[in-house]
Amino acid sequence: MLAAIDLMAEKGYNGVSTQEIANTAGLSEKTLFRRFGSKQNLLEKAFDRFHYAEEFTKLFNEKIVWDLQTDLLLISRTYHDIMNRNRKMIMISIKEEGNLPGFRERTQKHPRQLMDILINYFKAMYEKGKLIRTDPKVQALSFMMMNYGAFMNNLDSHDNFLNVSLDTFIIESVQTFTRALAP
Amino acid sequence: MLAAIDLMAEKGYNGVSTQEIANTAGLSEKTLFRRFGSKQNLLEKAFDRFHYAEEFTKLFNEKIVWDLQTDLLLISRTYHDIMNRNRKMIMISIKEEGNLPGFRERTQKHPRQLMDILINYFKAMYEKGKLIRTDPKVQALSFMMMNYGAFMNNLDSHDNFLNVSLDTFIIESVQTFTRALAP
DNA sequence: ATTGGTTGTCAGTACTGACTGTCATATTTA
DNA sequence: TAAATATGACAGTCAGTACTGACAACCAAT
Repeated sequence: MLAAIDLMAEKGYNGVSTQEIANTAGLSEKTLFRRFGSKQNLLEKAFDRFHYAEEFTKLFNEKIVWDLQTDLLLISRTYHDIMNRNRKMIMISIKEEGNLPGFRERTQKHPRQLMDILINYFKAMYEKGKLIRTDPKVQALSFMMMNYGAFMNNLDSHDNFLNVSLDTFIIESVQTFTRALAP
Repeated sequence: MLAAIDLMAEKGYNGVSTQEIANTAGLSEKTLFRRFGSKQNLLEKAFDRFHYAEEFTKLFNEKIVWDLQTDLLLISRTYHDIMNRNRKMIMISIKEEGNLPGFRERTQKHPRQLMDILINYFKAMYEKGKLIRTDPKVQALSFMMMNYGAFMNNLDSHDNFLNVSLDTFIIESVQTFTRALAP
């Protein structure tokens, strides 16, 4: 399953043969079919097995300290951590959305969940008087899109874009948002 | 060529047969091969033909008015305009980077060019006293990544994410950056 | 009217890829 | 040790796919 994910993330579902997967995994094509039945089922099982769980909810409700900069930093770091751990799955879901429908939704479910958390966080912060009055939905969206874009950009060219490391990007961008949203 | 781009953007290079392309284009598979020689060459010719030109440079050097909000708005809108006009090409270059190397670079050349423009813009604005002191490189990166993420997110699910239209996103996010970077 | 060029049809080639059956051989389990 | 089970090597099926060749029909220009 790991071999399948690796190869499919790189070359796409149609770009990899079951032969290739079996060889990479160090077993015969036959046993591969004995275990999974079909190529499609292999992908689906692999996807289910390694799909990132709902790690967001737990992590936040405990660690939030209601300081904008600290919290945004935590959220941003956690986001990149989870996304990078699952970047191959995400790559597959992007590449194969036209061929194997339904995969995209499964990878977007949890980011959407994070969005809800962020929106509620912004609302609460506003009520605490620690945020200027804006549309929390759009602000959360902006923040998430910024991190999503950065994640996407680093997906392939792992040499960081302009000699800017991911962490300096996170720190600086959080600071930007903090400066913009603090009263 | 348009049919090829359409189909490949949806299903990927290996997900489309020359038959299918010919049918969609309304001609026989034979003439397709007579004109292009091979499937790969078809994609390459199509890619070259419809690849977005260097629209950035011209547009800015003329329209910049050295007001942060106005200029960022222009930049953001232009960016989304160009990216959306070329979204199929971009989709292909993402999907096929593992199979047909070199395509990704061609679609990233111009965004990189825009990055340079933005960096220089921020430097100039700082010297004019209209920007706080920050690393212009990282700020430009943040701004671009935010727009890149928003573009990517709208690629497939064209129903906008949370009932937030692209334009309200642009306006609000530009305002956020303006508030953060203005002295 | 003839010629030259372009196109569609159809059959066909060479190859690949997903998937199966068979049987001998390892590996685990009782 | 013996039985149950998982694995591998190999050959093979069947459909799809990139691509070619032969031939006829069409369309323009001379």
